[in-house]
Amino acid sequence: MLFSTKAEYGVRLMVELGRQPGSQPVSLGSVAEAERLPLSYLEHLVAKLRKAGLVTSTRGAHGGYRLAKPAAEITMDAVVEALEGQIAPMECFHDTPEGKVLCSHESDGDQACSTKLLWMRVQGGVSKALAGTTLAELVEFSTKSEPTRAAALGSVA
Amino acid sequence: MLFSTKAEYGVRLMVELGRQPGSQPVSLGSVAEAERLPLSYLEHLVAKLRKAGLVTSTRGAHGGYRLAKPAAEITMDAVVEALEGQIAPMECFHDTPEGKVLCSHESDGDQACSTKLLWMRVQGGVSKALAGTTLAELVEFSTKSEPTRAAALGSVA
DNA sequence: GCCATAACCGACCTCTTCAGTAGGATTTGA
DNA sequence: TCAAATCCTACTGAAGAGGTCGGTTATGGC
Repeated sequence: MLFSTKAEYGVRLMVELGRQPGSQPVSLGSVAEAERLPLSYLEHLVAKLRKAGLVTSTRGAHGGYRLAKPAAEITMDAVVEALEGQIAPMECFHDTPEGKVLCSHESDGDQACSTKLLWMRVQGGVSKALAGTTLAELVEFSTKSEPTRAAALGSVA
Repeated sequence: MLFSTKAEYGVRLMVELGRQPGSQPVSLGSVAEAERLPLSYLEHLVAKLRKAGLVTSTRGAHGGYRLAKPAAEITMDAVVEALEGQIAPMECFHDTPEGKVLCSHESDGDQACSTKLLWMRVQGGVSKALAGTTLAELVEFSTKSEPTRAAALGSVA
């Protein structure tokens, strides 16, 4: 598997928040019930999302979470990265300060890294998919009727 | 990380085999030395590649491994899948007999799977990158000079 | 026929991550 | 003051990663 349930649960949580219309916060308990996910595990995940600045929280009674930005401005690369950590195809890929990607195998001597071309392409494909999908899209997709969804998926494959 | 070192080591092993010109088999020991990888671990990986029909082996003295097909006919989706298992973004994705992809969360009731659109796009991006890269490309890439490699990578990003 | 060299096979081991659980502390509206 | 909520830390069982080790089988060369 490329990703763990952290990404799965976390994205579902975000969609659930995005579904709510008003500005009042929604409690984790209600999200856990709606998605049938363990509340205490969701607490860990939402903490990551909060630290990444994707959701805001209000404590105390009638508190809960809401999106920190409009759903249309939240791209899934930020969400998945907050939940899963750095998205790189391979351990040897590091983020340099300039935002580029290096392969640590290249430093040792004359040998070229024979896998770099491959992982760069994979990285590009994943990044494009994640950065090109907004939370608003997922919210809209999940509320549509089945035939409409099937049509949307057809254009992907 | 999207993939483990199984994919990394395995791909390097395949490239090493692809580099050899002749039809005589190359021993795992020489590959391990060239790539500085543990021989006994490579044995496990090459077993997966052999079972997937990507390499053939000859036993005994002066034995070893060679590619089962020309490098240009080996695409990296087969290699990575042999090493890492089914490439799916998420646990809930299954391969159906028709070769399609289903989300197991959809079966339970009325609720649409809010993450399906996202994972389909990710899946598509990864598949495209893996299936669109041949072993021959990696072999050629790894033997070129540094400026040529940089130019090739530039067109990816 | 022996022997070095290889592929093959399975068991084991340590470490880290995953997927939670548990228990509490803190904040806040009613 | 109470209940409802976030917040925080620690713990746990299971699984996988990344090997290691020992032994078995096959084969070419002397």
